[in-house]
Amino acid sequence: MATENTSRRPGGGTGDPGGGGSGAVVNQMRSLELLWGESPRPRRGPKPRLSIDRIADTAITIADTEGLDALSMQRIAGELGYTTMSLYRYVPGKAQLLDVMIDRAVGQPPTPEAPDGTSLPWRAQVEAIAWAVWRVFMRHPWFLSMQFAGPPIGPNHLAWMEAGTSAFTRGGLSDVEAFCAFAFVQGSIRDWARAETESAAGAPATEGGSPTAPQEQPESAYATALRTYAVPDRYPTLSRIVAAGMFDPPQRSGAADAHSEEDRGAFAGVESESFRFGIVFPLRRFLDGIESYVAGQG
Amino acid sequence: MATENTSRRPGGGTGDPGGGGSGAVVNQMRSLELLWGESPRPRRGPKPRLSIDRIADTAITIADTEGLDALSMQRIAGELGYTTMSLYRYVPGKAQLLDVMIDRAVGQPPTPEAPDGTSLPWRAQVEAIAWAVWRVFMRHPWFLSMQFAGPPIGPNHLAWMEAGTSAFTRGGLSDVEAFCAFAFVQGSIRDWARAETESAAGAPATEGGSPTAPQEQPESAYATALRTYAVPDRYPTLSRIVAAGMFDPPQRSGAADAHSEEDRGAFAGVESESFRFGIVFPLRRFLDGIESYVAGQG
DNA sequence: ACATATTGGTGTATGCGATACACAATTGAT
DNA sequence: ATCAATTGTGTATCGCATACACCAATATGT
Repeated sequence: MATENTSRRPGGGTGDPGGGGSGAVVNQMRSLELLWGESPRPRRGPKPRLSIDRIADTAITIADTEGLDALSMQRIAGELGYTTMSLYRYVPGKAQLLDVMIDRAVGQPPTPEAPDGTSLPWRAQVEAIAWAVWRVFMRHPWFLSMQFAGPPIGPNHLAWMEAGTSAFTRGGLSDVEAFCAFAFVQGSIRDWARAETESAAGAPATEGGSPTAPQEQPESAYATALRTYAVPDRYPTLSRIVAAGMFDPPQRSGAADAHSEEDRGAFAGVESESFRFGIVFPLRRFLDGIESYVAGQG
Repeated sequence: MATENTSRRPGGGTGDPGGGGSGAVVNQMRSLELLWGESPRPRRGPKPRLSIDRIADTAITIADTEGLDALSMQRIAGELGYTTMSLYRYVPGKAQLLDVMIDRAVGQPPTPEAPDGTSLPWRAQVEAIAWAVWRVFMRHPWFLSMQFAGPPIGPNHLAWMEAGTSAFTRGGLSDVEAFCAFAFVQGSIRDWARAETESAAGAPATEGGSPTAPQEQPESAYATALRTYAVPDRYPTLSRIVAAGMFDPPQRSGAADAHSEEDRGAFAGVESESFRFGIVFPLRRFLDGIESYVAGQG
């Protein structure tokens, strides 16, 4: 059951029994209001004892710890010591809560600087942001399973886009080119992170077994499946990759050694082998290509 | 309501009330069996009148047409003229059905060839596959909202990986490098497609309005939100991009004109502006970088 | 041909999750 | 002090995935 997860836009229950068809739009606006902290009108009733932020933070904690499955309105309310329905005084629906969660979870983008305070060269900036993006995804794996770039645009999300795009702008790209370039990088990282997270899951639950077993690090279900089905005659390239150990559990895989001579640049301290070999190599090629493009335009 | 969608791994209901904790693993194996068509043992009971494929195809049609929300076991069964529970004679659960749906929906990758039958240069092959990936996503937008690279690995999924990876291999990359490169490209496309799909949604439902209204093409909720919140002082780059018309409804946006001089290469016939400017530009830079990397290695 | 073990199709029941609705307690504005 | 808006709560509804038990169909062993 650990692998299972439900994702955004639940839509259970009765759902908009009322009049016309603009309910979704209204909720969307409500979501934006929540995200941008509008509607702080002085109230009249009893002082609220909860807040959207507290609810969202609790929800994030649950999602971080136990995944999106465990995230139900009842669960959140229980965690907070309130009734389920009390949450609906602060959030119009679960979907909107998820929107708020996302923006809070991404947080502020880093503002990469060299130790001496000067700003880094653009490539280093891009790499720093890329690494930061990766860390966010790893810290909150749940939102790899939900929408992210949808209409509900929060202040933090925009800040990341701004930071990433402007890093490319400093490399000499036009605004639009830079936007596309950053989207390209971010999308790749996101997808790689998703694959990483999902394949990490699937290890059989350790329930009845000997609890003193020395962490035998079983290969992931992903790896097992690949080893079984990626047969050489139908999938020659893939089978070679599998054989090379690409999908083996971390630490000193064959693939890692092949590249260990490469300079690490901005990723010197990066401890994730997956990131290093899945993202850094293509990213460097991409930045090379950008550089020569800009040079060619000069 | 149209924007809402539920995603993979539903997990509703009672869920594994029985003994140990290995139920998930068993189901996963069952899923792989389904995907790879194992267990065609001659049966004894009455001849099945349904089939996994028929169920999956019906499900795909529903998802394509009405989105993942509308996809319930009851709905599928109703469409087929059977009871809900009859489906469970063919599929262990909804999650497994989704796995099968994915693999059927992606289908076979193209085998790009020049008109004269010779094989294309590697760059053209990569671009052809990239475009094919995009089209698959556009044809089945629902699986942008669900997992995709998870442990359930189907034959078609592997075929795409093989095709994409080997295209890069022909460019001179090592197997592992090629795999990462293709993952990089595929992830970007997937993410861009997701953004595209989601921002395309959000147009107010056309219910009560005048049906003869001349398709006024309202800008997406995404665009509206950006125009509202991407203020120049906090998000200078983004606001410039928005002002440049990047998020305006298709056809002749300012961004498009800026690049219209560029040669189209493998994408000559591509009618999607979004793809052309969001994917093609970064992809070309990426391939440039790969080329110079390979050249530099001699 | 017959008995038997299987398997397909169905009806019913369970439990969960989201959320509408109405009521009670609370408190700022008049 | 009075009133209206607002919070917190209890209850009810609806959709959904799915367990379970039953009957009919059917290939296999006798």
